[in-house]
Amino acid sequence: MAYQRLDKLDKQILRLIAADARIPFLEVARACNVSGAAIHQRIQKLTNLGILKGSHFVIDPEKIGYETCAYIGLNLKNPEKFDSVVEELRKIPEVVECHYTTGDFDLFIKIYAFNNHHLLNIIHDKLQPLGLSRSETIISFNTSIDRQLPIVDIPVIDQDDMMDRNI
Amino acid sequence: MAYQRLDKLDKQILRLIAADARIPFLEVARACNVSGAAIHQRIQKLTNLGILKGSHFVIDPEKIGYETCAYIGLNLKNPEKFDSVVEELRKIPEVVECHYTTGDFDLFIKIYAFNNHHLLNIIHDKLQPLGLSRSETIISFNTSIDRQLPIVDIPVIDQDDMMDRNI
DNA sequence: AATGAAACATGCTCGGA
DNA sequence: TCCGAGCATGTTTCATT
Repeated sequence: MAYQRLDKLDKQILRLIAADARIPFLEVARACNVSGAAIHQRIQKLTNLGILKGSHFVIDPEKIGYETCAYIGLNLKNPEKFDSVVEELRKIPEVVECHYTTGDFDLFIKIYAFNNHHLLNIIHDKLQPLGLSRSETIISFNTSIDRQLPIVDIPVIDQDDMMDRNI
Repeated sequence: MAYQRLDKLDKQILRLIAADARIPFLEVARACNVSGAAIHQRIQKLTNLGILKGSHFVIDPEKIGYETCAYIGLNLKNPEKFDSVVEELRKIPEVVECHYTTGDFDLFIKIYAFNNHHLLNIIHDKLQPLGLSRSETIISFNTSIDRQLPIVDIPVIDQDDMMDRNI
């Protein structure tokens, strides 16, 4: 099993803090009927396990001027240069995601730009020089869903299970 | 101008809290050389303007069992049913993003699944019944970049500008 | 729109169970 | 692993500039 098993308390904590990173741990504690120290310890544990990887405030891209969001599939002239291309992509701040994918593309990236003109500049000035044989751009007109991983649906270890199996 | 102009202090605050939602506002205050109350007021203002939209803890998908991440382009048999399809997609927790896009697809979604088998089940049992004429799945083997919007690069109003223009 | 102070709440640590 | 208590720290409000 590649992933860590979580119990009900872990899950409840994750659900609460994933939805609101600023929630006081004492409030989480009250919601879970445990002490603040327990929440503190659990969050420490989840962080040490690498399950929790920091926290972010969510900023509305449009409100700060990023009016264009696009996905771009990339094919490389020299696919063996994959790693160095990813390093170059990392230097382009507008590139917020990069995936190594199955299917038609070598790489698949997500980009935010101020507008379509800015997007074209990025593609022409920064992406093309990386040695692309082809690229395909999908522009998002509208993001109608944007949310987090489902926490509710992940399997849990519950107390009865553990007792049944003498864990 | 569709977006809100930010000054240097707004930008610095956004940069700090975007990177770490749990950072004490007093620490932000010290980094910005202003009082804690000022940070409190600014964050209130940024929230009221809709620039800040809450905060999230970041959870590593793989560590909680989501080993498959995929993007799927969808074409609808009845494109006029767009809105109701989006509502149905919203009910599928594994769908974390949904975009209305240019190009070949009517909709473009991002999905997390436990594994490829689970992904196929979702496509077959939940997506196909929505009335798809076609779909194209891009599976991400590996996410090599996943980060936030560039805050550094957004334009600022600075004090001299404002004085020059008698704002 | 920023400040400092005050009142209140939370974060963190440690000893003990 | 959890609890409770203690102290350090942070949050929020308010009168003032």
